[in-house]
Amino acid sequence: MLSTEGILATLTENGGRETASRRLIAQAVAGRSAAFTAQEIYEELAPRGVGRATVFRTLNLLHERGLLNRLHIGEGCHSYTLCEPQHHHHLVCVRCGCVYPFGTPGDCTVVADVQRLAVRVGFVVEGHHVEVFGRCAECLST
Amino acid sequence: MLSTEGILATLTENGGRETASRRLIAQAVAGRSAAFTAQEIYEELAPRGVGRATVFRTLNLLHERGLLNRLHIGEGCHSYTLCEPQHHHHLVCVRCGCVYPFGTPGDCTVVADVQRLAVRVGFVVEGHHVEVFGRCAECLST
DNA sequence: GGCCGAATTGAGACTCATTCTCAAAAGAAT
DNA sequence: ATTCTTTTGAGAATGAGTCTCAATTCGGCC
Repeated sequence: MLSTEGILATLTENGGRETASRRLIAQAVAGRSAAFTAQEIYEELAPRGVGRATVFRTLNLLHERGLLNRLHIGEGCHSYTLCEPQHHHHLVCVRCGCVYPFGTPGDCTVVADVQRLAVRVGFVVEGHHVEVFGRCAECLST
Repeated sequence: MLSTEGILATLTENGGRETASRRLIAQAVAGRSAAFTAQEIYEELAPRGVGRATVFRTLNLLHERGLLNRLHIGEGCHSYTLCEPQHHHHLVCVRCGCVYPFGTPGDCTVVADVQRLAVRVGFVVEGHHVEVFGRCAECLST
């Protein structure tokens, strides 16, 4: 599902079109294991004629459809991680950006924890955002 | 500790100086219960001669010292919440920005959950970021 | 294969938050 | 009061992201 084809399939559902630019973006995104920024994708594809706006538009689309997770770690806002669309969180290395998913759908302890408070104050929880950051084994040894 | 004086005390520790602008910013920040942006503080204080750069510098300083939490909810990145410097998380209303803190220091289930995975892959956790968003009772009824 | 309407595109202008620069002003220490 | 350092504000600069719009490209249909 996270292959280039899978990403394209997501883009073309609901009558979307498969275009040359989208194919290139899907490839670029699928070929990354670590977190990446829109800028990086743009720089990689600009020589092949893909415009900045198109990169942002396409990444936003993938984010809306749940294939891309937005991270807020470190200084620069907004890096992305390709991921399965089910609910989960990420352990992200602040140095190399590599990502380990954790947490299983339907068993999110974060929500369970806060639900008591929410009920008490009459708050309706719509969602949450969790990021755990640190250093991966490889970055620790370098 | 979250009074104007407490905020100023934090700013002046380590040889920092207490200035007119910082006093105004401390007051403005202390007087807010909901989340706010740097822009809002700037607009409030610009007529009194506080510069934009100073607002950003001071809010960053308070963030570094742990008195201000950065939120990433909704569209616009970077709103702030004044908070006790101990570890905890926030339940934030996406409509009015009001904030309920939750979680107690030393008992963060988020870390506990992910620690097993971290150990297994040799990852050293440095910190995490949690945000739960939704709608508060008041916003639901309006 | 060629035609058509709709979706998509890229270039570049634009916005807006944030940072930088730097000379002037204001604290603190003496 | 003097001096040294920190802080300041104005405005320029940066940089991510968005918008506009005419030109291009898709994909279905004949």
